[in-house]
Parts: sequence; structure tokens; C-alpha cells
Amino acid sequence: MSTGKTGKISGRAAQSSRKPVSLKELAALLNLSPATVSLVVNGSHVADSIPPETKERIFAAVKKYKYRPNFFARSLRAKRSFTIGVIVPEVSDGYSASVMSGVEDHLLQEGYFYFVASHRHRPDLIDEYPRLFLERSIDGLIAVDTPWTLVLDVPVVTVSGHNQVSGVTNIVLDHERAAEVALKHLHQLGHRHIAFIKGQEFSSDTEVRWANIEIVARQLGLEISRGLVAQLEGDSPSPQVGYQAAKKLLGARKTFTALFAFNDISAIGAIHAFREAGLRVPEDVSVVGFDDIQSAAYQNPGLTTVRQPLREMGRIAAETILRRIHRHGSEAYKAERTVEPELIIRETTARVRNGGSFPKKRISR
Amino acid sequence: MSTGKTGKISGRAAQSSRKPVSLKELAALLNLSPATVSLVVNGSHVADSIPPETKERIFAAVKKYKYRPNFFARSLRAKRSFTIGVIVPEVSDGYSASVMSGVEDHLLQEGYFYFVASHRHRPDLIDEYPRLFLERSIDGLIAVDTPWTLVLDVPVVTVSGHNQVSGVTNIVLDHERAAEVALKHLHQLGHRHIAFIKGQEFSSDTEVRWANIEIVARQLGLEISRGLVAQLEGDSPSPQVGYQAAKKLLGARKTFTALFAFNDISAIGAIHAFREAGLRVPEDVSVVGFDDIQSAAYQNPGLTTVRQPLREMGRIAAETILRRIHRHGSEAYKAERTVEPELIIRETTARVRNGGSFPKKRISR
DNA sequence: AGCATTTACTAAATCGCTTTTCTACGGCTT
DNA sequence: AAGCCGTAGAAAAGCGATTTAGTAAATGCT
Repeated sequence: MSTGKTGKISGRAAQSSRKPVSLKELAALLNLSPATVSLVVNGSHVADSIPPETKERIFAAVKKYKYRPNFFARSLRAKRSFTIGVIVPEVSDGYSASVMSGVEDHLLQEGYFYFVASHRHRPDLIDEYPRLFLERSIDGLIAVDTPWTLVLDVPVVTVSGHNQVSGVTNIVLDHERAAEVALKHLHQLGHRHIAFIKGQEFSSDTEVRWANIEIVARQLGLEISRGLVAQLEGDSPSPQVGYQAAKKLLGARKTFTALFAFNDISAIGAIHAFREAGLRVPEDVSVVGFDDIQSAAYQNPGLTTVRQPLREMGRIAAETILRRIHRHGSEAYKAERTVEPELIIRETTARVRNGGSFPKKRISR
Repeated sequence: MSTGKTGKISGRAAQSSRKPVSLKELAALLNLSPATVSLVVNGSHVADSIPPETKERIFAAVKKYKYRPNFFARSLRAKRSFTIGVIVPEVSDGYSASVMSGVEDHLLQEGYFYFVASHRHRPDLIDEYPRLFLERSIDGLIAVDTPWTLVLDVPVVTVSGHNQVSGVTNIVLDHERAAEVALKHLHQLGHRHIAFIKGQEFSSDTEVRWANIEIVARQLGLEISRGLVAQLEGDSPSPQVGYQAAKKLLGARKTFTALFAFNDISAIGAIHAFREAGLRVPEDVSVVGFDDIQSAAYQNPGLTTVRQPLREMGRIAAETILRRIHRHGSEAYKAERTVEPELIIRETTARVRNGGSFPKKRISR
């Protein structure tokens, strides 16, 4: 142990236990062979014939000497690492972080650990990180909000992935229902001219989400007008991109009384743009976000949004991957698992005023 | 490989390479011994006598057969895992996530991976996770915003840890400067009655931050009155705790024209409480947050806050730990490294009105 | 009593790599 | 010619588990 140069050192608890005992040492202590100890410790079937009292001796010694099998040695033989790789666009992004939180919950509880890598939408990294993970012998991989095309030798689970790739299970939101709850809500409030912000090209949800919006809009008899659809551009994780999209919308000078944004971040940016243009939210324009990230609730006014149960999705992803790892191989697995969204009504949506003609007088003039 | 039951499968790229070659196989292919190949591949000094042409042959084969040393075998011998453990209060919390982002940046770049575990302020987990990490032979540990007392056998770096423990380097903010920029700013705007929200007991920054606030306040001739200090309680990561603290402040019925909150989250909660009480921010009360988490900028109005360079701190933590790992052991190391805060002035602070008497008429009486 | 089992363990082979110690051989000295 | 040294590489001993194939003794069966 090295020692600092600073004066006041007040190291408190210590746990630098003696170096750990190895199986061999433990066996020697017990006058047994390493094989026997290993068999008993691992509850192998082969150890069925070992009398309980010997087993007890072994367990007692394990406890006493705090024996813990060396991780690398074990993994080397067993070719299992009890480690999952998680690849996300960016750890510090609220979406990824929430999912990871759910993943972690389940994984740690089951004795697994996980590696994280953020690809930041760089295609080379989306390719390289899984490879590096594989080199480290991960037992499975979870890809969050990342377009997935690789076929790997280990189980893969995606969160919000929509490609049907052999060997992967996609955990996805019920996007039809999501479009439905959001649009019905706006429809009921009297909105008939709704603007939309679509996701970036690279976001794995963009396509499905939009397709479902179109379907539901048709069902409700809402028409989606050309100029009222903007797309997010650039991979900045800030509301700035939403701000710009909203600017474009305003620039189209077409009447709209509500906005359904691709996510909360862009909704927040859009609200800024609206305010700047002298529009009040929700009095003049209602806004619905998507995801329900933490800061959606912190907004002022609180953001009405379609909640994705992200933590839950992470947890399901973790459960699914462990199940697939344990069912070890060739069994059938589901290619998709769906979770339900929930509309969280806060303060950015309101009944449309005077038949919704207001923005007309300001924007389209 | 297992195969899904679903119909449409459209697996695209494939990378399930043949199973990797081992050192032995590679050596056999080359008509050399594994020892020689290993020595050359690792650029060992012992291989100095091997003629360049042989080395070339080896490198060519490595490339051709994509030889990559088995991670576990190597770690088993070398007793190094090229893995760092990172322990945080909660992955999905903006603070931790930002730090992790910086940590990851540097670590992956240097060929290291990291495990993450969230202790959620449970003392048993703060104890257990490092132990589990150690079992997995991490080469070092980074503790983020976590009170640290353990002396481990590997280097430890904390981000915002303030205990002086043998073997640990603390990456900390210059808290004196932080208090200074915030209070001077408020002072210059004419604020003389400032309320404060202190951090939770468990937060590692609470104490130092407060101590420095007291020092700087004294220097500026600002008096901190008893009733105008509230403490955050409970470990919810939501603004709710700030809301409650602010309620308490309002309940004290003492005049104040500004609030300096422990962090952005609580500042946001406090703003809600103020609004609810009919106070406008910043017209009636100025608010300064701390951290500059992403949503601080998204707030409406934008939150004035003391920025901690969290990502930077994470990066420094990663650099520091790798340096200490490579300098392998007994050399001297710094017990502390300081980074500078920056005041980000947005829209929640304003010049005090009419000598700052407003809240009096509403709150106290 | 004689053979088959069962019981209670052990030996030894791996897993794939690192690293120290050796060997074999040719050339150089003296 | 004997001794020495530098070159080029090989052998072998681990690292710390898991696991298969045994083995010796005790027990069961007829």
C-alpha cells in the first residue's frame, strides 16, 4: 500500500484482509483434496455421496476462511463471466440512465455485473464495442436505443430495437397504444391541428413511432399536414435540437394548437421556442412529450408526456437475457416483448381556446 | 445459436467468427513454441534476441488469425483485470451519470472497462459492492459522491469524497471559490437576506460546502440567520425534497430575497414551492442552484447555478486512477486534486427590488 | 463366500496464458 | 583446443479453479 504525502490521514475502517485462500489451501487445511472441496462447494451432483458431516466441515471452513473462488480461474474453465455488456448511446443521457438503472437492479441481484459503453452514435463504435465486450467474454449483451444488426454468439436483448435479427429479443413499447393515448388526449381537448416533431434518423424508435402516429391519426380523422412535421437533427442530447425543430414549425406559418414531440427533451426545447415567439403553453399551444424522463416532472409547467416505463424495460431486458443465458442455447426465445405506455397528464396540455384559432392570428398571418 | 420462433427474420451483418485461436494453436501454426509467441506479442524484453523476420512472421499470423489473448487466462496469471469498479449513489441520477460519462471516456480510450454499482445510500451496499468488485479483481475503484472510509488493496479515487483515507485520492471542487462566486453574485445584486438549503447528511459534499459558505458569508458581512437554513431530508432523487425544505423556509416567516440551494434538483423543487406561495422567481426571490446538471439549463426560467465540471471530474478521476495503477504501488500519490467551479448566470437571479423588502410583506407577518 | 454396488474421496487433465529457467549452437578469444 | 558469450528459441512450472475418470473400502445380495 502506498501512503499519501498529506499530513492528516485518518483511515478508518480497514478491510484489506489477508490475501484470500485458494481452493488448494483450503483443501489442505481440511485434509481433503481440492476436488472434493470444489465439488461440495458447488453443490455438484457428484458430491451426493459425501456424508453431511464432511460437507459441514467444508462449509464451516469456507465461512471461517472466507473462501471465495477466484473469478478468473473459474471463468477460464467455465467460459462464463457472469458479466453482461450494455451498450447505450450515452450514459449521461436520461433515457439510457433510466434503463440502466433497471438493468442494474436485476443483474446485481442475480450476481451478475455489467460493463457499459457509450457509442455516441458513432457507427464504428457501435461495431467495435460489442467486439471488445466479446473479447471479455460477456455472457450476453443489452443494446439500448441502438440500431442493432449484428448476429453474435451470445444472447442479445435490445431495448427499443426494432430490427428482427437472429438471436436477439427486442423489448419494445406498444407504440400503437402510445400514439393512441397521446392523440386521443389531444383530440378530446379539441385539438384538430397538431404539429409533430419526429426523431432523428439514428434513433431506433423514430420509424415505428411515426408509423403508428400516422395510423392512429387516420383513425381519429386527424389530418397531418405537411408543414407541421419537423424532424430532429443532430445528435446533441440537449433541448436545442427541439428548439430548432419548433422554429421550423413556426416558420411554416400554418395553424396548429398542439405539438406532439418525439421526446421530452425536444418538447422542452420546443416550449422555449414557443415562449420566445410569444406563445403561452398550454394556453396557446399544448405540448405532449414522450418518455417521461425525470426532468419532465421538474419542468414548469410540468410536462404532459407519454411515459415509457424505462426502468421496467431495463429490468425486463435483464431478466430476459439471464433467462436466455440459463436456458443456454438452442431453446426457443421470444423475438419481442412489449410493454405498455401510460399518458402522464401534467400542465402542458389544455383545452383548445376559441375553436383553436389563436395561433393563426400570431403565426400564420 | 438459438433461433427465434417469429416469422420474419432478417439478420444482417454477421460476425460470429470461428472460435478464436489460442496461443498454442497459433504457435503450432508457426512452428514455434507458445512461449516465444507470447514473448514477442507482448513485446517482452526477453524477446530482444528474436530476429526481426521471425517477429514479422508472428505479427503477420496474429493479424491473419485475429489472435487475441484470452482475457481470463491472462488476468489469472497477471492478476490484473483492466477493469475499474465505479460505485455511485444511483446511475440514473444526473450527477452520477455526468461523472460516469467522463470516467468512461478516458477508461475506454485506455483499454479499460468498468463495472458500475448503485448503492442508493444503503450502508450495507456501500460495504458490499466494493467487496464484490474486489472479488472480481478490479484494478482500482472510483467512488462517486459516496462517503468513503475503506482502505483497500487497490487504488481508490473518489469524486467529491472528503475523508482522508490512506490509499485514496479525492477529486474535489474548490468549495471556497464556489461559495464565493455564488454569494458575491447575490451580494452584488443587492441581496442581504439569503436563505440556504443544506444537503442531506449522507451527501459527501454537505459538510465542506456549508463550512465554506459560512466562511465566505462572514467575509462578505452577510449574516446567516437561524431560520433561513433548511436541510434536505430523505434520499429521494426528486425535487420533492427541495420543495419541502423551501416550505420550511417559508414557514419560518423571516425575510429573504434569495436562496442558495444545495443542488439544482432541490433548487427546482424550491422554485415550485415559491411559486405556489405566490412568489415570482426571480422578481421576488432569486435562486442559485449547484451542479449545473443538464436540466438546469432546460428549466424555465433557466437556473442560475454554480457549475461543477462533473464530466471533467470523472475524467480526472479516471486519469488519476490509471496513473496510480501504472505507477504500481508504493509511490507517492496526491491525496487531493481540486477543480474549479464556474458561476453560470441564467434567469433565476435578479437585482433585489425595493431594498429587498418584498417577501416581508407576504411571508413574515 | 463371492461378486456387485455403493460410498467417500482423489488424481490428473484441462482452461489459455506468462515467465523464469534452460538448452543448443555457432562464433570469438586467448 | 578450451572456455566463453551471444543468439534463438523451448520446456515447464505455475495461476486457481472444474470435472471426468478412477480407486479403495465398506456394504448388500444370494
